[in-house]
Amino acid sequence: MKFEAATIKDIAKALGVSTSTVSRALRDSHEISPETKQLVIECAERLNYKPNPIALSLKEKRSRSIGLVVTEIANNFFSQIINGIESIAYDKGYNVIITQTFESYDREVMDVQFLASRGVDGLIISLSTETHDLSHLKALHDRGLPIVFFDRITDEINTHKVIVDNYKGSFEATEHLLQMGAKRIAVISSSEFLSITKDRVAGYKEALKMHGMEPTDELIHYSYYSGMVFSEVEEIINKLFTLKHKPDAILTTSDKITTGVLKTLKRRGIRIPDDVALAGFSNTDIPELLDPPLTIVQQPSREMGEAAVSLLLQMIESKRPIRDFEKRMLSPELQIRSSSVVKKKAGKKPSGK
Amino acid sequence: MKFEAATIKDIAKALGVSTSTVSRALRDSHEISPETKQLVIECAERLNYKPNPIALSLKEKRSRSIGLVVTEIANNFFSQIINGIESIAYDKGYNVIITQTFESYDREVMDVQFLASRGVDGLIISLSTETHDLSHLKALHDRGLPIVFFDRITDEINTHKVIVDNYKGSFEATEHLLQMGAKRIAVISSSEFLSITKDRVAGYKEALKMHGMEPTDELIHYSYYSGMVFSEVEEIINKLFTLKHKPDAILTTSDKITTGVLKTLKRRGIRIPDDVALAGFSNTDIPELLDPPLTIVQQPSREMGEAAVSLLLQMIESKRPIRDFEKRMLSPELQIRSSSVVKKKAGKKPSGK
DNA sequence: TTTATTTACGCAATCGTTACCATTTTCAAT
DNA sequence: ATTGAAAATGGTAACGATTGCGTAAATAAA
Repeated sequence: MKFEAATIKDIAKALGVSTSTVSRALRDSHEISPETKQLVIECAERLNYKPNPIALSLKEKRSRSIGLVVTEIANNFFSQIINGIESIAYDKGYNVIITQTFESYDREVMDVQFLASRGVDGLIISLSTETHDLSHLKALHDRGLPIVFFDRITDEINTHKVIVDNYKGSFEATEHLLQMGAKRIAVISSSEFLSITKDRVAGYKEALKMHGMEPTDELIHYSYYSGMVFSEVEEIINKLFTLKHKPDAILTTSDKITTGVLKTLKRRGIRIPDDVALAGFSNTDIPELLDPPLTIVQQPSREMGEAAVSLLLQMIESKRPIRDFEKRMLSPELQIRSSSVVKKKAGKKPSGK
Repeated sequence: MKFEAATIKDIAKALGVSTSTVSRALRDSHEISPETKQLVIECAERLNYKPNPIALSLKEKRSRSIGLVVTEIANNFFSQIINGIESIAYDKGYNVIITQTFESYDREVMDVQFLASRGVDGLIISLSTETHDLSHLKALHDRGLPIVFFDRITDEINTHKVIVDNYKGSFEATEHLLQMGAKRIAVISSSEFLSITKDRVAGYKEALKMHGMEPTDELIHYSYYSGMVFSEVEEIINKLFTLKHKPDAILTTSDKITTGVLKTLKRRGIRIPDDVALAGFSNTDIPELLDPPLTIVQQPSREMGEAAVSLLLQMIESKRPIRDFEKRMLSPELQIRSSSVVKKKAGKKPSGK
């Protein structure tokens, strides 16, 4: 019952010609007569011939597939990125093999090695929080494998990169909180080793300074696993709220941290924004349905995905090695909702202290 | 600079033996002397030899990859399913090629064809809402391609299937709403052509009947695109709330519909649960952070994914064609939160009418 | 010592496709 | 009529790995 897919040989046999002729006819070579071409094409259609991509991969040493390494698919930011990547890759006839690190360095190394051994033509990757050693990627990069970094990037490898303007995103969010009257803004960020963390915390600090405030370490916290481990967030909140001078606003710099903080604050009965204002990086699709509606810095994730594949495909399909690499920076969008909009407390508590 | 990955030939050349010897040594064949084996293995390690999976695919006519067709990655239910699938597939050395239909029949056909041409060893699929004609899958199934359906399944193809007990899920949710005092429960479901819709609406109807109520068509609505098109949901809510007898509770049967309804109700200033109680199928990871905290029927999506791959791999790796197919049914979990818990209105409005 | 059996390896085909290098046929130019 | 070039097609190696078959050498049995 199970019949195999038709091959070029079947066509050749059916028509009494050689496989070379069939191959050339299908690729519309000039050295095949129009009549033969016609015959071959008809026969191919009749047998429902589809070229075998695996054989092609072997021959051409390219798989028309690209590898993707993300933290976790079940995360809006990344699933939207994937959407952007897939849509373009699909159009160009590439497929995407998605792998997840769950913030583990070991997983990342395994993923990258797996993708390499699968013969992907290129790699799109956002680094795990545990990744300090980049040799697994450097090796591939040195061999000429096209790589594009996004979101969590590195300076150690010179190639295309796609990020949002993290500095601007948290600068604007911080400034917004200040305008709402916040005097002590805490920031809860991902691991301090991540590129995004550095930029986002820098934006936060700079906004404070611009408004005549000095950043203080007791208000700056890092969640090593970017909020994936809930207890990390809980502990940070605990610390913040046993401080002598408690924060009156919190800036969170990743999706999981943002929802984690929201969850913790609600559990502890801390009112938002009355007790603390809250603004955070997030790509949730329902910020307005949360309680309270959440002020978020939203990343153009789909566009980031699109940019990343476009750059990658450009590298893959370029004849000559690329020397000039681009760091493409997209703009995040600050969406203001009530979690950060403090009702004017008409002189009730003049300044906090 | 760009050096190619080591092949079996390189090892053979380096050692002055034939490729067959190398191949057999690496596969630990008994007809290779221990000394030679040792030599080969060492050399392989030294050259960092990795077998080329593409060549293997061509030879063995299997790709060690499986195809997955979902509605949309950026949907918690599906991304959790993917997590379940990936985790097991990865362990067994398979990779997963994910495609999305966005509820379009044409996309589904393209996806399936694409996966087939990529030589996947098996297929895991949840049907699109537009899919009435199954010939694209029947053809593959007839050729012997292992297929597992999940979530949106069909009776027309006899193979393994993985679903939740949809009937039970909506039965229990409906019963819960009744117990909370609801007298007119509306249901907003996906396209009536989907298997899940039939079961979920049936559970709803049966619960009503069990409690002495007759289901009425004016309270039963279908969103053809399962809430992906927001206006569909808006219109249904409009219809429901221009009814003479308005509903006092709403049961929604898919993630996007649930959030869509919540959004619409909030926009219209309809209070939950005071004006209408709300309960719905959803796999959001933050039901308790919504306003109001949402009563949901949660599907064990990760487990569903795990079950689906396990069944698929079992089919793929089975020597003999499988005759006995399983419909594995997992239990959904009703999580009660305040969106459905109506405060006792002490005699205020005795019965609504 | 001769034959039989085992051991350890090499050769070549195979998977589906392409590409280089023939070879044959056609037709024009001499 | 002879040669030359162009046009159309065929043969075959190659991509990387596996595997059935053949065979030389080593060992055992007669």
